[in-house]
Amino acid sequence: MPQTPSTRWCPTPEQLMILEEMYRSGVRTPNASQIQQITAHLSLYGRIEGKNVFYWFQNHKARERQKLRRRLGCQHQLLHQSEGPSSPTPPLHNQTPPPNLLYQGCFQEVLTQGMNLVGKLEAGEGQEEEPAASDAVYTQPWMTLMDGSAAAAVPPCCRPLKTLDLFPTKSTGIKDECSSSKSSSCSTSTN
Amino acid sequence: MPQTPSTRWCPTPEQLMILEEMYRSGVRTPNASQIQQITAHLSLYGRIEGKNVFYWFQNHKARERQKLRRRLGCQHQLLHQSEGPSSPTPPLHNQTPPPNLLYQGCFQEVLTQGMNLVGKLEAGEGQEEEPAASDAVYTQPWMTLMDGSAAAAVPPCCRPLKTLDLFPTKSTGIKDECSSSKSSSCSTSTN
DNA sequence: GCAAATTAATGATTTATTCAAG
DNA sequence: CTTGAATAAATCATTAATTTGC
Repeated sequence: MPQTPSTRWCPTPEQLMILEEMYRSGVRTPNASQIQQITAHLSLYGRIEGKNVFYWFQNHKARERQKLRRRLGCQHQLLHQSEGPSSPTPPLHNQTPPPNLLYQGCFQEVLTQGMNLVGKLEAGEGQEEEPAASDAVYTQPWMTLMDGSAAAAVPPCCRPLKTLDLFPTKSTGIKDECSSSKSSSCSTSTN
Repeated sequence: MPQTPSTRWCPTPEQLMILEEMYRSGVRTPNASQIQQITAHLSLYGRIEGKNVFYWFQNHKARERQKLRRRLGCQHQLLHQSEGPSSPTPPLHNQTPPPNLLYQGCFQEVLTQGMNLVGKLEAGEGQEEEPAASDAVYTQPWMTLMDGSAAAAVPPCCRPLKTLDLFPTKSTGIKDECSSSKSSSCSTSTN
């Protein structure tokens, strides 16, 4: 069954190489457009999904920072990001979209996509407002289905239009919510 | 501009009421299916997107906990939850998918969707494997575009098939170092 | 030599913190 | 000040390496 023998994504060496290449190029949190392109590209080398790409970047970045932190011990320096060719350390930790994303000549499309952010940052003219709900970096489980934005991009011929008239708008209310397991000082990282 | 997309989502009273009702019903982190239905339903009351629904639930839950925590000060009790009728507080903080999601008869669809998780957990028969990439709770900016899974669910007539043949696949040959940065230095597993 | 158990690596989720808009 | 939105951190779960017993 070459379909989905694993519940988890197993990156191929090529995919990994490309991802690392992009990471080294400065890509850390690609947008929806970026991810789409990256996924499309990596799909040629094996099974992969957008979430995999995003997760990879998240984990990789976090891991790198963690590694560096461990390396420095308790230096707790600013060490925001010390691998990019020349990152002037954004004054605001507000994210500061890639101020210098044109590292290489490769990944033109992806990097170009990121340019709009920069333009919005330094330009500030034209339409600084009105994100048009295009590159809003969501973070949830809708990609599987279809959101309003996505639906808008899909012709009506494909819209099943599920007229679900359920939803009683009433009930008792159970609730759950139970975690807060970090009360203790020491963590049980015994895994 | 009849759109007035105001950068931010402004929940209408009806939407808010329904959301709170659902939250009280025990819904805290709806799946993609859940969110789709909720969004579809709330869309009738005003502009809303899936991400709004998810974010609302996230914020609401977090806010509730924060509020409670603030209320108790440093009591750091277990304060699991104080609104639901009776939640047995799962022994494992492992998340424990809704073991008792059939709170009421309302939200049948949504709650039914969540059932599959429980079934997979306790049943384990039939096809325990093969998640089919249906309710994978991703968390990223693809809903705007379209993922492999989503694409598969969309008829070919709607697929623009963007044959982006960019991506050089090869560039300056950065090299493939993989993530083996654990050199031979000592003090690696300081834990 | 191979297989089962253990450890390490890493992909996937959830939670907490924070920023910005109203 | 309230609250939606976004990111980073922490954590869980599964796969791959490595080791040990047969």
